[in-house]
Amino acid sequence: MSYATDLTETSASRAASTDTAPSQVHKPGQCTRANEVISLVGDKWSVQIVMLLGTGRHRFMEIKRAIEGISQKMLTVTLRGLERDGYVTRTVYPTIPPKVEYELTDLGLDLLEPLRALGSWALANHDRVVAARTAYDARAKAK
Amino acid sequence: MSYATDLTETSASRAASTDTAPSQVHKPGQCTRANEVISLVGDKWSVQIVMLLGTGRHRFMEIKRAIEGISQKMLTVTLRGLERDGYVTRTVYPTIPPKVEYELTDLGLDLLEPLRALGSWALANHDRVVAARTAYDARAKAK
DNA sequence: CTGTATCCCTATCGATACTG
DNA sequence: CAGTATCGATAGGGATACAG
Repeated sequence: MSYATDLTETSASRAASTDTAPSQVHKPGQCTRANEVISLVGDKWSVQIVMLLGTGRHRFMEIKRAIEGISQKMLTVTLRGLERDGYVTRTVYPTIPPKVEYELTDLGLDLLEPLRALGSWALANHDRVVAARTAYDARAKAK
Repeated sequence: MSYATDLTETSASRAASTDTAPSQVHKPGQCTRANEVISLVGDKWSVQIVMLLGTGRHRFMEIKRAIEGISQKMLTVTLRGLERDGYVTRTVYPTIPPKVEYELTDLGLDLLEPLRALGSWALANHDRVVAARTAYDARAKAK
């Protein structure tokens, strides 16, 4: 496990249209650390929930209804994970019936930015991906 | 399955620093389409491979050695998926022994940008997440 | 309403062995 | 070197049912 304490120059070295620049090394240590966070994005529901909470505070059932397709179990589990990682706060109102509200922390709000960038990109390029898939499948079937 | 044929105004409604703006609705159609692309990010290996290929053209074994922990099977499967979705090209040199090179397409290079943003964020905020986790676990154990 | 707990099925992935 | 095929282990996640 290598240690990279100073790594502010993440996207510094770009340029180099395509090849000819093997100077940009691939540091395993960084990837491990980065993946620890990114793996959350890999989660099927986490991104959607964070995006939804980006619109403000929400109750448990509100989220469940909004996400569409998520089971109660997965919602609970995912919210716990997000809370544990410091992305959301969980506020319980000891009323009857109980009322629990979830809201993004500062960290969660921070995360929202790169997440929205990715989401925008996904929406904008959705068609290109679908087209590529169709073409690929056509090529595969023809062969 | 709802159908959203027109959704060019992807990141149109931003602004709204934090709360007070419930006008930003959560459209399920968009999320479905976006997730179709984002799910690739969810994949454990895809992101790493795309990032690596962001440094230029690479051979199969080069990638395998660089990624660390990936099995041959997963590398093949992941690369096929990336190729199918139009992110990478696969070039075969019919030599003996065979030589296959993978390279990002324009689409893949495009994707690199939001991906790098996310990666930078992940690295920059890794410690905050770990701290949050530790605090959460401590709280949970204390109770 | 908001959770927890149980069961169970499936998709995923790693290890291994084999081909061109 | 690059890739396919097969076989297990296991974890993700859905469908309940139940509790505070």
